[in-house]
Amino acid sequence: MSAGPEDTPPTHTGIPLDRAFYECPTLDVARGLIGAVLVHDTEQGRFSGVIVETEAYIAPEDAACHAYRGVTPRNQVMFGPAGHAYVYRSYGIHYMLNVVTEPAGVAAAVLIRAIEPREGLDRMLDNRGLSEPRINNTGVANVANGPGRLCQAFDIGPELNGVDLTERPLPLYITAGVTDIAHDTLSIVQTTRIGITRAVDLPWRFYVRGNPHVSVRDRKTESMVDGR
DNA sequence: GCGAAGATTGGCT
DNA sequence: GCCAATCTTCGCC
Repeated sequence: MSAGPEDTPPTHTGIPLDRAFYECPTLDVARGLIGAVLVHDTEQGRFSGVIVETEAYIAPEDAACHAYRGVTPRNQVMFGPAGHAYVYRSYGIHYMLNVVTEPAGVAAAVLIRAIEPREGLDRMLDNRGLSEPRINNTGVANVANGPGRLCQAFDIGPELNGVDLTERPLPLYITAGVTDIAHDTLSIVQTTRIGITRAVDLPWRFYVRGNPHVSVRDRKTESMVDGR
């Protein structure tokens, strides 16, 4: 198809975020990734989408962090240099995608929890076993609105654990978003994390207020005066 | 070595 | 809203 500029807006700069960004304090990275674009280039084509929900996990003070009790075979990539992917299997069924933050030696990461699809939507629907991008009666777009669902949609599996998001060949990377909304104008909600049983009160989850692709909204926090 | 728990999801009551 | 699926990981005996 040919189309004018209005019909084919650039979705991202194409320039990967660099290691210095990922080395920043984890909460800054978690907030900064909101509005950025995740890209996964596969043999089947490109998957991309705008990150709309993240969570921070920071050892050693965070009891919910996988690295809370030190290095294990599973979590060792979290102790390595920033800017690598940490992919693990949850509940024996689903995969979760994190990006490692902070300098080497500090175990921390940001969980990517939800994405607004851009490129590759048809194949995302195939991967998810869906016939169409449905928005249900609770306002949830059911394609990549959860950490397990987005990995399924983007075809992200254990083979990507440990890959560098900042140096070639870059099958997987994140770029600054050239989205329809500038990052500075996004209304970002900061609230508690989802699905954990420890350190449940830490407000280390960030999401785009009102975005239909967010996995779980926190009406209580949203109703307060200022979510930033 | 053994067993319980888990950064979830989808289906059913 | 509740619960099973599914299996690796890790804490503890």
